[in-house]
Amino acid sequence: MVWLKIEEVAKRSGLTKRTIRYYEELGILPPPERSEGKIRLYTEEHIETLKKVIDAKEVLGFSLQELLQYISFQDALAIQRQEYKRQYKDSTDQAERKKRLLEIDKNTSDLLDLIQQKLQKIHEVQSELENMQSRVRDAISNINDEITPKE
Amino acid sequence: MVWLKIEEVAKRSGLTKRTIRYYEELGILPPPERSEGKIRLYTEEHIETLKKVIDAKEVLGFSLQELLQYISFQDALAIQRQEYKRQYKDSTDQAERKKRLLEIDKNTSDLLDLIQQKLQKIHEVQSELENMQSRVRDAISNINDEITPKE
DNA sequence: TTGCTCCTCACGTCACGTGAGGTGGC
DNA sequence: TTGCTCCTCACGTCACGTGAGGTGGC
Repeated sequence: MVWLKIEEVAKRSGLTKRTIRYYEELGILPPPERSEGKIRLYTEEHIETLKKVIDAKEVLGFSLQELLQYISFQDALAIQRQEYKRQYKDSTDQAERKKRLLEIDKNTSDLLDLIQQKLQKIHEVQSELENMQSRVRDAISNINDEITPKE
Repeated sequence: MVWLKIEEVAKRSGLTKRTIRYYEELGILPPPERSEGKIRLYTEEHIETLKKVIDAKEVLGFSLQELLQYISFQDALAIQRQEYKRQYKDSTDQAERKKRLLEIDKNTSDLLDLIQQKLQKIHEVQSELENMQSRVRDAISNINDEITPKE
């Protein structure tokens, strides 16, 4: 097992050491192992988790409290899949399972809608900036023509 | 001139009254007129400004200090365009003007790059969620098949 | 007058930033 | 030993939220 110290995790995640400890305190990042000297020892999995957390925060604009929800929802899905494998095909369990899957499906749809809205807004800002840019570039080439006229 | 009170501005912008006053305090929103009773009186232009500010903040992830920069940069562009109209075509002025336009062009390109990166990240999260969704839906239809098997 | 929104402090909160002061491994 | 990173408080800051307490127009 390859252990990573917090400095390395900070570099590879782009977060500060303080932020990484803070996420642990809030329960967003699972507590890592500790060495004899009480130094935090992380694994590659911690890095993966952090990257997903960062994306969810930046992309979806989640607060840290919402992130906790989001993570427990992802965990719920993983647990469902684990359970599925060892579950006897009892129809009562199946009905319960279906209910939970439908909930997960609902949550996922909501998130995808949210992302759609985000994408639309971003494209609006993008168009506006592109218009601005082409106007600026027109103005620049006008000046160039005046300084060194064509013909 | 149609005057809007802060409640109306809050509703139409989606911000809280406190936030609107705070943006004024920081210089992000121009101070509105005041009635005799010292009540803030806004115009449609204030609404437009706020909407752009919100987009820039959400989409580009700007801090309020960065927003101040962004706004002064937009203003700089507007001033350039005003000046252009009444400017005699003195080549010294033109050189200066070109320099400023090139700066604006640079800033705009940087912003567009930033937006590109944002879009990429969002699409990654979107794909992941879509994969998750289709797996969940497969699981649901499997259950349906087991409860009411085909044939 | 009553009820509503408006105002200005001003303290609270969230998500960290930034030292202070001390310990541990090459 | 020196220099480095690590640790835990703990106060500071940014972007507001949330009353407190008072004023103004239908």
